[in-house]
Amino acid sequence: MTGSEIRRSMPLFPIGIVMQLTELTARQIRYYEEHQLITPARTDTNRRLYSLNDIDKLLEIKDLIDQGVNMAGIKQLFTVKEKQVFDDDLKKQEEKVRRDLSDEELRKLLRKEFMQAGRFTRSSLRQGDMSRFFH
Amino acid sequence: MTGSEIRRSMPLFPIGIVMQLTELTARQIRYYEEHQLITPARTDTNRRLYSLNDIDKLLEIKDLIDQGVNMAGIKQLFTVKEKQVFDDDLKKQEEKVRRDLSDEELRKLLRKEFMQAGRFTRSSLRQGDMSRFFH
DNA sequence: AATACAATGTTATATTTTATCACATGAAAA
DNA sequence: TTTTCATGTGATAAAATATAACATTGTATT
Repeated sequence: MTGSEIRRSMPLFPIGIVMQLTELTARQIRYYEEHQLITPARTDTNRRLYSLNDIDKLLEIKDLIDQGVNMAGIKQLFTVKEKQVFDDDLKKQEEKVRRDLSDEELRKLLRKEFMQAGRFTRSSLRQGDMSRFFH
Repeated sequence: MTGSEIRRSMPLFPIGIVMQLTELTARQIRYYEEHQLITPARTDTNRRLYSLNDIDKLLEIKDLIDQGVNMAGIKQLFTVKEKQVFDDDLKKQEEKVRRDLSDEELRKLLRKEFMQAGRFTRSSLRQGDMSRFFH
């Protein structure tokens, strides 16, 4: 998990602030929670605490409600979106693997060139200077 | 003012959250306010609301207090730091002016080149295409 | 049209949080 | 040793929140 993801999921805002930020009533916010669209954290004295992610979700909910989508529809949309980011993460992983592989190839090439160059400029470079390319 | 500056100065956090975020007691936080180190906003019902900037300041205060600096010292430090960012802003302004000036010169050069090019590739460009460089 | 349901409003009560003020305290400075 | 500084503690009032029950409104469905 990245730093910004941690920050965005940190429970910070009491419901009053969330009301202002989203222009939703407390009743609405709790209702959406009832329908499991959000799951705010709780303080040890049972007050709800919302994260930036929660607020984003609430704003999305508001938008979708305005467009006539009901709770069930929104829930579905959220789950497919979840799957979406999951797939994106997978893609990123794969991409990273590809990148690492071509790095590996790059290293081979560099090693070759280095050997070539050695023939002409013998001892102009100390081995250590380029050793970070090889392992 | 930039968007992030606006966000960082938006009053969002009630004192309870700030206590947790800074590990200061409410008494301390209000005390620092008494000494004008911070000036949190108030709701229309008189509750304090702190911004991200306020929280940064409180963390700095905490640090300085730990190092033995007193209220007066911290106040001084804050005012010189304020002057510092002010000066930095001035520098940025000047830099911008310089940039704008060289843009002006760039335009002159482009006009010249454009005239030159016209001799060879007459009518290959419509006037409108580069008119945005001239005004 | 009548009914049902979904989304939200309203009201009531209990608990928690915050504000303000006054007084206390320990450590450091004068 | 007095002051002063930074903070703690306690009391009281006001505000915010949680939960639950009931009311209202708009839309679909029959």
